[in-house]
Amino acid sequence: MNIFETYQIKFIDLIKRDFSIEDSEKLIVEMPKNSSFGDISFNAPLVLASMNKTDPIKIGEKIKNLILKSLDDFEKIEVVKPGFINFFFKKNKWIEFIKNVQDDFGKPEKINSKHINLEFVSANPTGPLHIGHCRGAVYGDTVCNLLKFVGNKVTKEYYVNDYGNQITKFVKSVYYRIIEIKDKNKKFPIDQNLYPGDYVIDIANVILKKNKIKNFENFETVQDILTELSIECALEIIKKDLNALGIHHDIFISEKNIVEKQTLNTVIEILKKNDDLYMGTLPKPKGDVEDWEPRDQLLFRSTKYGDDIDRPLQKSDNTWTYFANDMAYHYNKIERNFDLYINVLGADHIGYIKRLKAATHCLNKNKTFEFKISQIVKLFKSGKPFRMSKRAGDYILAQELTEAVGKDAARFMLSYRSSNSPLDFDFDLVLDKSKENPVFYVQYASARINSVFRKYKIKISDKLDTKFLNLLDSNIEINLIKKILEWPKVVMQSVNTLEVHRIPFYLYELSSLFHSFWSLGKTDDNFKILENKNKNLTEARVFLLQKIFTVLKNGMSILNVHMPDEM
RNA sequence: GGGCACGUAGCUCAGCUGAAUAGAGCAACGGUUUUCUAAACCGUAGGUCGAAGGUUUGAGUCCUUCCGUGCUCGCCA
Repeated sequence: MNIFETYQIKFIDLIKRDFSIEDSEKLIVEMPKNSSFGDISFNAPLVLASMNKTDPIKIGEKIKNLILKSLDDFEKIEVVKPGFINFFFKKNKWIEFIKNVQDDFGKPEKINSKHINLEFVSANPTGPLHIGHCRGAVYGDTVCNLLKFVGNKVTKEYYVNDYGNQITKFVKSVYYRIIEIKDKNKKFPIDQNLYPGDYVIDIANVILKKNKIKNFENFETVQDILTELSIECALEIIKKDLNALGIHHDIFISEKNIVEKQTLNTVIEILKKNDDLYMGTLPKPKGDVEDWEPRDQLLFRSTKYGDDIDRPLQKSDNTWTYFANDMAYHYNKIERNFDLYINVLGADHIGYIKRLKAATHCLNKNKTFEFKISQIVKLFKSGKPFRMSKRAGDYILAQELTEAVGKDAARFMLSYRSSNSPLDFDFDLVLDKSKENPVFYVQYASARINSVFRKYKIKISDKLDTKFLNLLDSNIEINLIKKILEWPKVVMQSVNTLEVHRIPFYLYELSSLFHSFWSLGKTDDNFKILENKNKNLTEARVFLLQKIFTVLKNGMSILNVHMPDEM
């Protein structure tokens, strides 16, 4: 039940015989910012007046009369300049609305269920995750929970870049660490092309323990098996980091596997057929490029699909570029036939999106791909920029984050901002147990509600008597009901924009209203929930608390943040 | 130089795809507790929405230009 949507449909239905409506999507029922403009507001006079060049107020009065004839839900209907109709509900309507709040409240009635492919994280399997990855990971996972909540089927996918030069460098690094462990005189070489991190030593030790390779004398002879083992170890580390954040992917797709299946051949055939392939020389980039020389390369005509320049598919030694293999991977995705594809990329891949859009559009015009960026995370401690780990160089590791603040705080705070704005993450604030910490604030609301449930000896699922709900008539109680009824709208907005930060925002607002309500009982005994002479009112208020809790629970389950019974 | 983001209160950010008087939190100042969990609540103050044009009945939101910040820019993945 989404009251805004419900009344939008009702209103449009009532006026469509008397007005010619060209574009019904512009006719919107919304919640006015200012409560003096009513509970819900309809913009039809404004929209229809501009279509028909007539006086919006006259149209408004006509619509008002049409609505009055068939609906008895409103205490007052006002037509106001510049052309809104503002509706004030009768109090019994609020009671009726809150009564209809079900366990799955927020989930739309009409579900257009899709099978969605959601690719996120996809960090190179060459070491542990850092905090930047965490944001994309949490964002992707939360989007998944949201899309599932509204009735979609979602496959969480991780693209494993287990092919190419970076992997070779990584495996060499593991190799030299093994050599170092076996013979302390053979020090790990200082080489910019190797990975120096200590975790490589850990991986080396794990591989030695497995004892699958007997002889390490020659890198080339052990390379294949060592590559397999190293990637396996690196992926284990990544999965462990993700699990600590409550994240589990459904499927891991190997780049190496895509290459071996020669999917790229099919892609090249398609490109040839479309005349999107040619040999050519790219212009010199305008930025600082050292030792640039013109080079004849196999190019993909991506400018045809909105890219800025055409993109090379082959290197000068005729091996394929990463982008070429990535096209093959996306073709593989398309072949698996999902209804919608979502790809969460890190901030350093912003420049890559146009190319991917061009690629996917060229390979299949009927499939929709959405690309979302998860922006960088800036770390602070007590308001000052902060670097946490010397061990990992400039990066803060995922493991350090989850160990320091825990899964719940990490997830809530990383979801709290729009994914394409940089995020300041303050360690002290997240550990703080006060209202300054939004995670805590929402959890505390749930703990308070639970304490009432315990004392009243009910469970959230218990059915209470609803015949006293009309006793809920104070402003704060009506405002709480209104806030609860906003939830389905928050869900739909989040789905439409694939932005999940509104969910923690909303939960904070709802919690705030609840804490206000709770505190009224401190100064005015009439507002106490349990210690109240009117037992019927208590029953009604506990019912309201159940509904608040239902919304908090649904919201927090999308965020995958725990709601404690007690704090 | 090109591309993509971002620029809203002292700080960190929302702003529902164009609507009515621009909203929160923190910080500042003042108040509330013989606790149904004060880990909370109430109040005050704080703004030329980066700048200038444009479209529109209407712009924080759309378009253009400029300024600032970040990421990125042919054989890295």
